Amino acid sequence: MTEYAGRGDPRRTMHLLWGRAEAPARGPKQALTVAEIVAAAIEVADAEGLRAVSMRKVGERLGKSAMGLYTYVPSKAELLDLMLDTVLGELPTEYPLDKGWRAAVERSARDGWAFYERHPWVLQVAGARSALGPHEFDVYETQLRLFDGLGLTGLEMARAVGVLASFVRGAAKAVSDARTAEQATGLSDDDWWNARAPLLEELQDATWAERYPTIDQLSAEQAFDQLDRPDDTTPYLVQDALDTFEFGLQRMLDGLEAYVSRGS
Amino acid sequence: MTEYAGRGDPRRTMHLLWGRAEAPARGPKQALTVAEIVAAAIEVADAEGLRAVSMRKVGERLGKSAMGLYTYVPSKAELLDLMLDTVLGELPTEYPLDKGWRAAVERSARDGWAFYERHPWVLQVAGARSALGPHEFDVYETQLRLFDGLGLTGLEMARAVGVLASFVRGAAKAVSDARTAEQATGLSDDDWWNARAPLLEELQDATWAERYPTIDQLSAEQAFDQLDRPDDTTPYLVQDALDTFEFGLQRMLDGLEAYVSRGS
DNA sequence: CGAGATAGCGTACGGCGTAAAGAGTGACGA
DNA sequence: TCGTCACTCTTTACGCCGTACGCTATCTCG
Repeated sequence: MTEYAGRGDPRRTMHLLWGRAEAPARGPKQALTVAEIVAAAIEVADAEGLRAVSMRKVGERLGKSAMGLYTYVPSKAELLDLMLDTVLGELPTEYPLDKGWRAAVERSARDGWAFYERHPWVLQVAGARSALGPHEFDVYETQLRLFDGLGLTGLEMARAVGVLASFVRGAAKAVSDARTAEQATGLSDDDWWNARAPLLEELQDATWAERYPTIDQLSAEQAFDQLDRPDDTTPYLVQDALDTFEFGLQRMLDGLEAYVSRGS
Repeated sequence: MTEYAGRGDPRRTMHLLWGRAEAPARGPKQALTVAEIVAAAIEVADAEGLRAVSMRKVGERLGKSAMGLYTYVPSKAELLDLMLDTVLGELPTEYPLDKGWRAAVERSARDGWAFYERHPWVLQVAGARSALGPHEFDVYETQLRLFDGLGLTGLEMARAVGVLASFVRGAAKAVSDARTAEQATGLSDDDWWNARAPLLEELQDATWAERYPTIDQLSAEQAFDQLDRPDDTTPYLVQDALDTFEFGLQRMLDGLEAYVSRGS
């Protein structure tokens, strides 16, 4: 399920995000830092998924109890905000525009894609109501800049960025779901399909071809078996989602290019 | 977090999905039907989100205990599969093609959009490894048919459908997140923003305009305040995501149209 | 050298999915 | 007609989760 963040005191969260938090003057030494906690949480999320990120588990990784973390972080929601902004810092903030904006945008979309591959749990954190951390602004700034100077209005630039983000996120989610399914269920795509294919055939009575003529025809043409899997280890569904991303990215860029040149 | 389904016995699940399950010969009368349970679960999900769908809650709604449901449904994962295929049955299976494929595809994308608005919890169920229920095939068949006879190969048809599904899902998720945020946090977009805007201004020191020149400029141009909100009750972020969907859909259709006419 | 602030822990509460065991129900074979 | 036994449904229990609360140990400042 999707996690929502930002329920705590906005000021405190903001100070944590922008590194403005100051250490208390009195009391025992702090054994941890917020950065360490965030790093540990990210490690858990990368390795075992967002589900596995529990206060008990993150604490354990740092030799502390669950409640010990609450000294540094107001709640799990804030920890999520911090995790998100931290990993966003991995994304490039510069793209060469000498080969044209389309090449740069394509590059940035692919980087976004790779980012989601590294940190698929990000796709499970709600996108709206962002935490407004520094790296998030970096990313937005970088993407907006790709569409600067093309004759688009500010709003159009924002739309273009939003649309691409939406598409990359949607496509990455498809791959992430496919990849995680193998891991979560312990069943490969092939095994999963082999368990169901015979059951589907059982159902294919007289009404089948009538109800699903196009699927039936494509299936007869073996359209669904023509996937080019250069790397045999890539699961079927993952490769499929990957190809869909590639195809869709080009169509989306074609559409944006037409829109841009129409304006000029 | 995302839910995964299909972990149980495939045969049993398949029979449940396709209505092939038969009542037992002996024992007490069954007080419920699978359909009733699924309907109750969908009601809960629509009203309170996927999080609220617990076996205890669904059981309670039917005057039964949580464990009572296990007579009808092998596990919660299967219940999710059934919920999903059931609501997919709401989608139209016919689109008039007399105004061209583009109009029909646009129509179908909008119907998908409206579907996610009605049942936002669907966006939290993993898309890969579908349950292979009858209505899912209906939907796929219907969408494939929109691209039939345009000179595309079977694989290209599947790609086109996949890309659109990915985009609609991604965009719908953005709106759903925005909408749910209000409800989950009890804070309107305006209140949320008003709590953070002054904090952001505090941070805007000398380095701000240097680090975020494009954002700074667009913000100065009031590019982010030009949202056309005909219905004042629509929250800011929702309207923004909605406009992004509209813009992106047209760009995506432009791209697909160019691809289709290129082939012919 | 206190006083007082802070760090970090143990315990507890109400939620979750579901395994296991047992009580009640109703159709069939003898 | 009456067990027998498949079946329904409940109760209890287990180990997870986030976090409120209260406690002690530790440190700095006056």
